[in-house]
Amino acid sequence: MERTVIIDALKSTRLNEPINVRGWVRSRRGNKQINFIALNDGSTIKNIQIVVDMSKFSEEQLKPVTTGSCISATGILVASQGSGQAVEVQLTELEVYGTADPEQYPLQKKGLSMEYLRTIAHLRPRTNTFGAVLRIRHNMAMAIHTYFHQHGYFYFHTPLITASDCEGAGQMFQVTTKNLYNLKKDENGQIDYSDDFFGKMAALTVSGQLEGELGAMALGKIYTFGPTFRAENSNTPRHLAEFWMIEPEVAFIQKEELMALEEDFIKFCVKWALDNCMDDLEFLNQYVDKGLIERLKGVINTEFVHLTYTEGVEILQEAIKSGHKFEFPCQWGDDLASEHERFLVEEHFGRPVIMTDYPKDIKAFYMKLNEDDKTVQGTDVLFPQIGEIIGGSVREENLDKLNAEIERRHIPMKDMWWYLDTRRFGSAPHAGFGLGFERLMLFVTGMQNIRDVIPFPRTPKSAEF
RNA sequence: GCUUCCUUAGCUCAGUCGGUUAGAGCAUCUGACUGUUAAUCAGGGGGUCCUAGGUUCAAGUCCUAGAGGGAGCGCCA
Repeated sequence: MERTVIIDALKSTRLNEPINVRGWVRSRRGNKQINFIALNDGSTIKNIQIVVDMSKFSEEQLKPVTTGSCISATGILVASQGSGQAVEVQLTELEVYGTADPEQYPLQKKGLSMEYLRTIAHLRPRTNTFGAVLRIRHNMAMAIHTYFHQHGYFYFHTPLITASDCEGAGQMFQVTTKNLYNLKKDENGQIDYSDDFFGKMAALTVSGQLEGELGAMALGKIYTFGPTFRAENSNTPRHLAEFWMIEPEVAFIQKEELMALEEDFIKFCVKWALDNCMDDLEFLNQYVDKGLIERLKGVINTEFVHLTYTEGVEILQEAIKSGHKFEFPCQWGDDLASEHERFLVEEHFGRPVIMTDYPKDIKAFYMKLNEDDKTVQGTDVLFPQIGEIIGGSVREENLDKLNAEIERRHIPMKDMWWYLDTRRFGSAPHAGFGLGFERLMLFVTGMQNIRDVIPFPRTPKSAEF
């Protein structure tokens, strides 16, 4: 008989008709007369209840049906006699696909910590929490593609392997086919890459932005959405060595339009979650973060604060004057610490902040210089709890100014001639941003640790599964 | 990378000042129960106290080193 997915079975109005559902057993309980099986197939967080009349089945037949086992259950879909579910399946035929020895199966019906579940990441998608997170993760990916597609952006695939060592966004993972125990060195003791696979040093990308700009200079509006790698030894609940990043790049827009894009985009994604993932959000709201749904609704109904870096520093200095203690100082020109950002977002304004016009020395070389010659047109979105969720900027489109900045910073650009060509041939004002997908996931799910919003996290000292 | 905390049953944790045979809840197993919802009730089994050294008559407990994990910070998305 054809399988019905549980999300459809639970909504079905075809009562008293045969049905077949298949999935993994969450629990079985009962007595000599009657047994109840809670079955989940991942299509929804909700289980379907299989009712077993024990006068028609033997204990022996039910014995392999334990928590974690996989079964196919055929029966009659009926209105439930119990409370807690509208419909249930009265079992007529049982097939066990795979058993799960209860003495060994590591998932229990309750009491599992996130830290423990990380050690069994191959099984944790079967839990309610991770099922919810992973369904939401899929939905967020769809929201992102939908948003950009509807707004005329093209999905632009930037390379994961890059030979430019000055993307500047962080430490890189090297890619090589060379024998690391027997490296050829030149007369200066430097590694000779001429016989390596790419003929030069290569690494995994830390950002698709520079290539993304090439796309925007031809297609007008592009976005990237792919894996990104940082070899930094970052040990926090907000960093991964392998994460997914979304980087739109748009020709012919200026700072105000960029800020509007950032805000509109995030709100679209959050609204998508509220519109499409309510069952999962309600579960997370109940068991993970009591304020989740309220906070999500709050974001789509509030206007983000627009604040320049200089104004932000003034507010922080006022706060210090009136007695607020920070661990780090906060002078104009300093990079803001997490505590400063958190103060502005969580205490001072109580809503998301788009901070702009940073001192040029604390930002990347490609950001557009303001007329004051001191600040650049960065536009970072700061969120409660998670901090910087978006890092964006208007790009410097003037070749001379860009070259001057590259020289001032002594950035080796010999492998980046192609990037400068965008400014040499038909340069255009343009802007874009990068959004960490898992940071968006943290916000939308209310989860506390970024390692729990990606199926198989990679962090320092950890690449299991 | 820095600071700090943690590691005891399958899981979550307690374990007093260093002192008898290391405990609890849940899970699991056995039994009871005619509709359960993290079912309930009764009983049983289950331990490399992270690893390696050290101090001591005696170490889960104190000391040193190492491994793994969490949090805060830095770097960043």
